[in-house]
Amino acid sequence: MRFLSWRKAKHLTVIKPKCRICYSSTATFAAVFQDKIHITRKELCKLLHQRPPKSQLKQIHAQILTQELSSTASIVNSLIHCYLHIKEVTSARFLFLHHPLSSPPILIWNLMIRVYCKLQNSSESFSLFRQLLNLDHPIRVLPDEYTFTFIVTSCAHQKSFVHGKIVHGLVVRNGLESNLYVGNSLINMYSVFKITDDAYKVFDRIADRDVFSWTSLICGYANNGEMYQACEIFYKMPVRNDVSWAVIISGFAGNGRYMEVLLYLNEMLGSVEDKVRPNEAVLVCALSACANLGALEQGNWIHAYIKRNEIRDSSNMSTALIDMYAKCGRIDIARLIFNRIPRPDVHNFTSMISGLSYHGLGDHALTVFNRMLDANVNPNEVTIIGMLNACSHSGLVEEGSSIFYNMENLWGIKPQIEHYGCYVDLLGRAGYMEKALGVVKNMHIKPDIVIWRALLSACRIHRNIFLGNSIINFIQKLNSDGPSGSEVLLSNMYASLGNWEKVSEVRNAMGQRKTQSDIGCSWIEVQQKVNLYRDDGFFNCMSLPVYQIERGMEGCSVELNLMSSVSFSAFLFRYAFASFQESMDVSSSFSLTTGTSMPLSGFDLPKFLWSRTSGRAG
DNA sequence: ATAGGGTTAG
Repeated sequence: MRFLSWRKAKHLTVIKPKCRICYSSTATFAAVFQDKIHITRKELCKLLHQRPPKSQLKQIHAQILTQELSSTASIVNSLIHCYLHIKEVTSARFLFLHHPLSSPPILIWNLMIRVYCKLQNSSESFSLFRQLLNLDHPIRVLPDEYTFTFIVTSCAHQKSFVHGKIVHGLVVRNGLESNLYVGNSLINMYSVFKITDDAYKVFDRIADRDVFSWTSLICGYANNGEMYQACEIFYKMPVRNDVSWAVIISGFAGNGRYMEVLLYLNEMLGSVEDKVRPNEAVLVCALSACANLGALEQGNWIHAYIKRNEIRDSSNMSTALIDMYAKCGRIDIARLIFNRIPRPDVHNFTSMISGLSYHGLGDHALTVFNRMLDANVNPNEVTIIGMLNACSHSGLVEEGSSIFYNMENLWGIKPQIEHYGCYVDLLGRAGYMEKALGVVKNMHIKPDIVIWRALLSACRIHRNIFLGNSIINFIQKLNSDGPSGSEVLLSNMYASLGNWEKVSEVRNAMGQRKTQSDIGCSWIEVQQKVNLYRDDGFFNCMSLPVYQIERGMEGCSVELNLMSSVSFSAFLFRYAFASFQESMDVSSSFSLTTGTSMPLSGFDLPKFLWSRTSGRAG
């Protein structure tokens, strides 16, 4: 065996491995073909064990071929490992297919199944799994806990309940259900399926649960909208990490309970648990909560927190910041943030465009949209919705129409029901009633209530009582026994057309059926007081620094001094889920701690009414 | 000869 000097080798690809192949610190290992350098099998193994980068791996592979080592199982196994490490799945798959053993060991099967699982290519991992199960004596290899972990995860990705049930059966038959990893993936799978009972059953059978088991279960409850159970588990779990916090917080965000998002963020900030600091996911959720609550002050605070803690400003983060500032009325700051992004991506552009559209700045939105196209960034379906809304609110009919009619051929976006809704709204607002009706008639999807509402509201604006009436008749036929939401709409439509007899007719019918619907509410801050208005006439008022939460129905009233975030949160938790229990004496349930300030100044959280207040009528 | 490899959120 000979080695090249550094000078001689420089035309070749140079490898400086850290293993013992380096006979001197600058020793060179060069391409096999040119110089016929021979290295021993042991050395090859060591090199492979380092998971070399692509170019070097190819050289080593060539060396293996020339030395006819490609029939040595352990070498091929290592090679597959290396190719998967650099994400060259096709090469790995080739080696797997031509494996020297009639069946590769289970580890290699697992590696192959795992890579397809990671790539979200469930059909490939299923197909490999099927092949594995079909192996016969004497080459039979049995799936182990690793195999099942990946396959269960693939079922979750595929959202295939049937596969999931079959695989679960196999897991049980192999006695692996109580295995921590398999169990955790099963909990996750049922969480994705939103079958929380089954998730809990698996959770119950795991003896030594870890933070993943608990977190997966919380995730399942949150996905299924069962925030009460999610909170219960969250408080019960012995150790929480930042992911657990992220799950519960994003759970609240996903269920539209933005007040609790901020409360839990606040509690997280005060947490003494190790390494529990708000991460990007949590902060993005919190910003979105601020956006939805119109909580500019809290949003500002979070922005400052991000800067102060030098949290990497990712694309998601700047998108969330732009959205928050735009929805909280500070389109100027939103633009400032947007303009500072060196290479905005589609999400950044979209939040900027949507923001401009809420502010009625259609022509600015159009400028940003053109800038986006110039930068070769393709819009997505949300961008188009933003643009259609922008055009709609600024009367840019031609521009909007051109975007609507070209979205499919220019950017491959098939118009969805939302796009039709926006476009009909655009035409209707501008007074092109016949055109709007024509679009609805020629839709390739069945028009939904939103579309009819857009048309009706156009009828109202342009006082087209004839068309309005025919649409109302049509809706009535559509929803003879439909959900109550359309009845509310219907009565509003009659009201907007001034047909009060019909209004009372619909309202009476609703009353008899005991319609349950979300109560709308809005609030406004006047002189340090938050005033809440609810559709059902319930009026609520909070003043600072003593927060008073009134529940008109029970007549129970609670005064809260500035208490620690933890007890405040616990209070809200209990209060929220006591759900109108008559016997509950809130003020005595908690010893209120006074004087403990919020962990960080400027975070005047209880200023905002808690979103549960706008929940369902009891 | 033997180990090797994995799960959760956004």
